[in-house]
Amino acid sequence: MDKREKILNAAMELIIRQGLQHTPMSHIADRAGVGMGSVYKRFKNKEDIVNGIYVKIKTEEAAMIFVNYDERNSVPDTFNDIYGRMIDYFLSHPLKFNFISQYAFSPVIEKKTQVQAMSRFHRFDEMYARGLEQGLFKDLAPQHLTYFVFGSVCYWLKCASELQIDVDHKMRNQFLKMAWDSIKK
Amino acid sequence: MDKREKILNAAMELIIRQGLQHTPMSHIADRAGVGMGSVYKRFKNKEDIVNGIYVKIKTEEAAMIFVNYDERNSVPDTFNDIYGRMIDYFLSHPLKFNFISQYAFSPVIEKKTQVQAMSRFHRFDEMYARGLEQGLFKDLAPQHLTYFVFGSVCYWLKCASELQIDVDHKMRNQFLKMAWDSIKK
DNA sequence: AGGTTCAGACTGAATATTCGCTCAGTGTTT
DNA sequence: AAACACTGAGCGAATATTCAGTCTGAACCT
Repeated sequence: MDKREKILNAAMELIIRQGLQHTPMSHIADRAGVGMGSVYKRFKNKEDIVNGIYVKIKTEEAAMIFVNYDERNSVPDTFNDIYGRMIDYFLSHPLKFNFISQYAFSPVIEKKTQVQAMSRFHRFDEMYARGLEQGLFKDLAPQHLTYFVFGSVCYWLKCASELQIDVDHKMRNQFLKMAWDSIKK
Repeated sequence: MDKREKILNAAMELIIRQGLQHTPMSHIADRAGVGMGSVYKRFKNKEDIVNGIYVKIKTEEAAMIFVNYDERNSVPDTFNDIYGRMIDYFLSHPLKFNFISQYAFSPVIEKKTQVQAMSRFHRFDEMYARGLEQGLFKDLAPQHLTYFVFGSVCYWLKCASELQIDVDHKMRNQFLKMAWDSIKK
């Protein structure tokens, strides 16, 4: 595997498990099976690694949830498909979900990183713009709808994971209905 | 002002602005106008301060949003009152809002702290339980409803603050409607 | 084929820095 | 004058970062 990838994976695991402060660069290098120098060859510093992990996960997430995206599909179908996939992605990658929850609002994540990550999700805007045109949604900027629903997903999943509730298919659909009901006109 | 308060306030400002790692205890002491010893007299260590800030904000928030709480009021009225106040609280205390967003999912916050903070919000459970009895809400555990709506509020406000959108009364009410629509049967 | 060179990647011990925390000395209250 | 609270310089552990030396393998001789 690519060394950059190895470093990012090693760092993610350690940082999630022990926290940023308790994860020395030397441990990251060890676990990635490379020397310290190789880490600093690829990353400016520790925070640069965190930003790298953030972008990597967000890119993977976007690829996963939009895999089936087709503007010709109806808005409701698209909505269910996208958010259903998002739930599935987070449920099947708990470490990554944890990482995103923890760092989404952290000052460690630079503006530039945030913008870069967001750019992968432009299809949300397309879908919401289309839905608004068709009079399906309440009158709010697409971005607000994006955040509102995303926030619901995150906290709801966090709740489920903390209470160790296993999210079955029925629950998943019930949630999708809640999300839809919240923004539909 | 009480020294403990001074320390908590100073720490909150600095930690929000610079991040936990880049906020030495000495700066906290300086800004609070006290010596290091006084800090360590009151707090076991740095993480203890973070936990202290968390509880302080959550306590204040709970006091604010339930100030008018009365079980004899209708569920919809209670819902609007509580969440309306929550929005107002966060809007008028942006630093505190920031802090909570950043540390809600952080491992620095101990389980004990989380439980202690949550206990101030038991009235949510009461309200949701009552609403469920009356057949107003979708069939989910009260805790799920709490998290779902809270997540919506947080992310939506975060969006507004990042895009520097000023939330007027109309928008506030529109949001309340979204939150209600999401969980109503 | 075997030898030589060498650029660039890699390593990890050594260095430099940062910061959490202590405690001897000072100030304040009763 | 005893009891108590407070201060902040300094200790030392943790760890971020550097860089001198090593390794690798491709290119080029002989």
